[in-house]
Amino acid sequence: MAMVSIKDVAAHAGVSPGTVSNVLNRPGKVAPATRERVEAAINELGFVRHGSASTLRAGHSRTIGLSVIDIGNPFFTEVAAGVEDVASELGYAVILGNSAGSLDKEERNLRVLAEHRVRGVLITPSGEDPARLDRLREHGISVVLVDHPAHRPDQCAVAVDDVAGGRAAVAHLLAKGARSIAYVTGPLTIRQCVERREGAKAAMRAVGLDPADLRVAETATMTARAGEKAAADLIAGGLPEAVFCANDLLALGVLRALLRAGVRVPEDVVLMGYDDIDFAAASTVSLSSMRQPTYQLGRIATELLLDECDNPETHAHQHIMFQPELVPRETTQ
Amino acid sequence: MAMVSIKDVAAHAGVSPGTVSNVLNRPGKVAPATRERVEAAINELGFVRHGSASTLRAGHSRTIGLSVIDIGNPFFTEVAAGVEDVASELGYAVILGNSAGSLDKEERNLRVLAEHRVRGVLITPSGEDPARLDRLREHGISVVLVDHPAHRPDQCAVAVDDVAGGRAAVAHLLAKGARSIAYVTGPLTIRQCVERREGAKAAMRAVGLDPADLRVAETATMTARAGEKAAADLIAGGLPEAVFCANDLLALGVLRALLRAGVRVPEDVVLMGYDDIDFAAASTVSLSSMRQPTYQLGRIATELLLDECDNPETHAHQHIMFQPELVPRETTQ
DNA sequence: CCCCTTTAGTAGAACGTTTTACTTCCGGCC
DNA sequence: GGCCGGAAGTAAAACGTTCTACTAAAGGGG
Repeated sequence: MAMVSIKDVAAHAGVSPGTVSNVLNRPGKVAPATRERVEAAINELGFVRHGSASTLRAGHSRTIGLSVIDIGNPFFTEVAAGVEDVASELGYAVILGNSAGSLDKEERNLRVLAEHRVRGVLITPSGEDPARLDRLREHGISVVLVDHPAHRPDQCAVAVDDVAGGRAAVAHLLAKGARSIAYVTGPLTIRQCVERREGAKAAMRAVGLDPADLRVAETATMTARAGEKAAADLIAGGLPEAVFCANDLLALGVLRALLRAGVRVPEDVVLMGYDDIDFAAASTVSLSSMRQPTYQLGRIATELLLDECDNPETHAHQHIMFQPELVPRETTQ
Repeated sequence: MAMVSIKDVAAHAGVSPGTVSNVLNRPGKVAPATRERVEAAINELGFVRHGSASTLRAGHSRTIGLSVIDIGNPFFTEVAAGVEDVASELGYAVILGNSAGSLDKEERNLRVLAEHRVRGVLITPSGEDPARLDRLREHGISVVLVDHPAHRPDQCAVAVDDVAGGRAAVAHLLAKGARSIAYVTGPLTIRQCVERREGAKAAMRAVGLDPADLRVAETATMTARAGEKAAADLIAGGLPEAVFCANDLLALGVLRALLRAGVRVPEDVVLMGYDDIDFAAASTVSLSSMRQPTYQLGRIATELLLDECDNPETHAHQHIMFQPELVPRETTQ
C-alpha cells in the first residue's frame, strides 16, 4: 500500500516533480546525469505511474476498447489476437468487451469504455444503430468498424464481403447438384447473417431457382449447441439436400447432429460453414468453409485506429473490403 | 468534443457538484425532486462520468485485470467468459492481457494493469515467479490465481488437480493396453505441463513401468500446428502405442498429422488430450480428454477476487482445488 | 419555546499527474 | 562587457471527481 507518487520520487532524487514527469515522458529534455538520478529513484522506490491521474490531466489515455459479439467464437479470438499484437507494439492497452449478441450488454460495455476515456474503439456492432457510435465520436473517441462496412464516410472500416461470401458458398453447394437448400443462421439482427443470406439467394437466382425457397432456420446464438438444435429441426421437417451455415460453430453443431442421426455427409446432405476456423479442418468429416483474413482484420483495424488517434491531421479514413475465399473440404465432396 | 463535466450538470440543475456526485454514487442521500432534476440534466447534456478523475480521487477503480497464457485457446476463452459474466454483473470492467506464454509480455501487461490501478488481478501465471505478483500486492492490488495453486496462504487460488489429471489420463491409456507412451507438451516452464507429466509418470510407476521411458516431446506453443509438427517427429522417431497431449489443441494437431500419415487411431495409436474443449467431441475421430470446470473456474475466481476487493474485512482467503474428469471417446476405444 | 437530531445540501480541499510560464545559468558573439 | 539565446530545471495551476466538514432548515420532545 506504499503508493509512492511522483513527488516522492522527486524528493528522493532532489528534483522537482516536473522534472520527473519529463524523465517519464520526454527523456531527451533532461540532462543525462539528472535523468539517471531520477531513474535510480524510480527503481529504488518502486514507483508506478498513476495512469488515471495522467489520463485526467492529459485528457486522453493510451487505451483502446474492443467490442466483439462473441469472444467464444474463434473468429473473434483471432481478430482479438491481431488487435492485441498491434496495440501492445504501440504501447496501448486493450479493454475487451463481449456483447454476447445483446444490444444491452454492448451498450453497457460502450459506456464503460466512454467512462474510461479510451482513445478509440474497435467494434463489430451487434445491431444496426449508428447513433450509439456517433455518440462516442461526439465524446472525442474514434471508432473503427471491424467486420462491418462503414456507416459514414468520415470513419474507418474493415470488412469482408459477406454477400459475395454467401453467394460463393451456395454456388458451390449448387454446383454439387443440390437443389433444396437450408440456411442455418444466427439472429437476423446481425448484419453478417443477413448479407450471407442475400448472397445465398443471389446464387439461387443465378441458376434459376426461386430465392423464396431458401429454408431459413434462425437460432438465438451462433454456437455449436444451437447448430445441433437447428439440425434436429431440419431432420424433423424433412432434410434438404444442402445446408449452409452462417458460421463454422453452427456448422460443426449441425454436422455432429446429422451424423448422430445417421445422415451421411456429404452423400445425403452437403454442408458448408463460414469463417474457416482452425477446427473446421479437423472435424469428423472435414468442413468446407469460407475463409476470411481474420487476424489481418484485427491488425489493420487497429493500425487504422491508432493512426487516427496519433496522427489526426494526416490521417485518411479508409474503407477496406476483403474478399472471402472458398475452402472446399469433405463435407462438399 | 463537448466534454461536459459534473460542474456543467450542477449548473444546469441548479445544485452543487457535490450533489451531482451524490446522485451518481448514493442516490438515496438525495431528495427525490432534486435527484430527478439532476438526472434530467445528465441526460440532456449527455454527461458521461470521467472514470479517471473518479479513480484518482477515490483511490481505486471498478476495473479488474485478467491475464491469461493464450486467449486463442478455448480453455481460456471459457474461463474469460466466466470472468466477464461475474464482473459485469457486479459492475466491473475487465482489462484483458494475453501473455502468449512470454514472461516479458506478461510483465508488460501487469505493468499496464498496475498503472491503471485496477482493483485486482486474475492471473494464470506463465512462469513460477511469485515475486512479481507480490509486487502487485504491495501496490494494494489483490491477486487471485486461476488454474494455479496458491503461492502463499494469504491469497485466493482456484485450480484443478493436474497431477491427478495426468495420472488418470495415462492410466486410461495403459488400461487400453498401451505400454510405450509419448507425452506431447508445451513449454516445461508452464506448471500445468510439468504436473501433468508427473501424473503421467506416476501412472506408469503404478503399473510397474519405468517413468524414465516416458517419451517427452516439448513444443514452443500449445497449438494445433505445434501438435502436427510434434506428430511428424514422433512418426520419424518410431511410433509409440499411445500419445498423451498436454492439451486438446496439441492433440487435435497430432490427430490430424497421424491420420494424414495413414496411422490409424485408435487401432495403431491411442490418443488423449486435455481440457475437453468443445471441438474435442467434433473431431475426425472424437478425442478422449480430461474435462475441467472451465467456466466455473473463471466465475469462482472472479467472485473470490471481488469479495476480497469489496469486503476486505470479512473476506476469507480460499484455496479451491477441483478434480478433472475423464471423458473417453473414440481415440481410446 | 428551546434544544437536539435528522435531512438536504454546499464549499472547498484533495487525489497525482502534466503543462505553461517563468527563472537561472552559461557560453558565445559583436 | 553587455546582450542574446538556449539548456535545464522549477513553481504552480489545472484536469474532474469525491469526500469531509460544515451550514441551514425542518421536525420532535420535553
